Amino acid sequence: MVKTEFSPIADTTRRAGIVALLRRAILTGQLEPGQKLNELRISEQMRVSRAPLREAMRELVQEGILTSIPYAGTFVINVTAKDIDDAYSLNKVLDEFAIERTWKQRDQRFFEELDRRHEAVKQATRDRDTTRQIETALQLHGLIHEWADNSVLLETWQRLTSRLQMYFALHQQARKEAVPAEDIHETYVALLKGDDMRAAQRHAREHIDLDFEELLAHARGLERRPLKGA
Amino acid sequence: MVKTEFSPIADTTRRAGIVALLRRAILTGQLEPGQKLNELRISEQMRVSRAPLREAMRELVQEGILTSIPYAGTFVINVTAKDIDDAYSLNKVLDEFAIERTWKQRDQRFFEELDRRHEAVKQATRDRDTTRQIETALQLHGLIHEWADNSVLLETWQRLTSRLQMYFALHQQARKEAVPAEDIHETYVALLKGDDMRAAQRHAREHIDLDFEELLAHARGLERRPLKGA
DNA sequence: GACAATCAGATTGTCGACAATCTAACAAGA
DNA sequence: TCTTGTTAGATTGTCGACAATCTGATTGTC
Repeated sequence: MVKTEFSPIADTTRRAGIVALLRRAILTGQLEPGQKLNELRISEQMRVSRAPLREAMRELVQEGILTSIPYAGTFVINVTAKDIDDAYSLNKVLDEFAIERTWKQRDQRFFEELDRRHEAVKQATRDRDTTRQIETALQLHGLIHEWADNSVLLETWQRLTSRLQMYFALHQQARKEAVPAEDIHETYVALLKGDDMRAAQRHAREHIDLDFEELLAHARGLERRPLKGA
Repeated sequence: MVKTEFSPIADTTRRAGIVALLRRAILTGQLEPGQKLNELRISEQMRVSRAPLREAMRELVQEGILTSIPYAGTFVINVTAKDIDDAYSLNKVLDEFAIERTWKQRDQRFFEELDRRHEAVKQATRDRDTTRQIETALQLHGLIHEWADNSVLLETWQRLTSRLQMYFALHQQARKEAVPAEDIHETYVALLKGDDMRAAQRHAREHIDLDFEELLAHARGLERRPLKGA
């Protein structure tokens, strides 16, 4: 008998679809930080009622990429330099922890997945598709968190990721040019395959440092940027 | 002129009130793990419509203490021994990070707040109010995370806290007796006031160890406990 | 001119009713 | 007996309308 594989069913509820749509719009920078989300307008554009839209927005508020003020509105969060710095320093700690937890459990499947994700980054880089490049790079980094077999860690990292992706998108959009074309993940992948855990941890720290330094500098320049009104 | 103190305004929106009510019910163990939340029944009991109730539930789902299955229902999360273990090990990492970040910023206000919260724990212990004892102990531990001046860390810790509180409540409810009466936080507080950061970090690890070991043992005993139906 | 009161418009919060889906029980057929 | 189809009841998901609140513009008063 042939083993058949099924792809997951498309979103079962409108709410889930809306969440996915909104999240994507926010993370790709389509919706700008500080921008207000008008419920009526969005619900009309999406051809849904406000009920599932509002529920979707509540989810994204808890996810940390929207913020809500009663009777005033729901807004895309504003990204301050401090936010980036906070996320960045916590991310270092989490990465170190994830590598430690993952280390013993690395197996063939892990290495294969590592290569697959690395390849995806390289493909996006070749295509000059910066949005996808950000997505894939974060997925590559996420592997150690998925593999660490700690649900709370994974959840936490995913929350962080949302923000990081937002920051990167904002950053990239602002300079209007591609992220460095040369692949900076080569060493990272190699170390994850190697035998020196400490070295891998150290590199994760420094590598992320590089990505962030530039980002931070840019973010500080944007500080106190005026909001987009409704 | 007399300095007047105002109590916080009652929740501006029904949704917020519902969230607070539900959260409390869950964290105190009033709603058991695995239990299904019937929207119609709850909305009637609270005298509100299902709309704000559903929005509140979405928030708690994202907060991680409820879980939702489309068209099936929303349930209080089930607490497995592994969940506790995961939360516990991540908490160690976060505590260490928080202490490091807080250390340089300790000042008079910090020490005062530390004493205040410590006193609250002792008071709850004297009163044999176990629920409050859990609450205050977690608030004591939360101080370093609040002081670390890292919003993402604080947010993460608060999410962890919800679960820990649930675990503790479950644990405490099951044994039907008070948490150890003698105060185990004395050393912790003293070390946070001292000069040896490493020692404080080490103690945080081991102290939490103590709290958790017992909890873990108990949780493993509950594994695969049957769910409560609707 | 400065300030408070008032009001209209827009937007968010809440409600009750209807539609879609699930579950469990039962019947029909191989 | 096992499987499949059907159905009724309960529950969740969605909708359109109404109520509460905010914003700002306007008016009136000093």
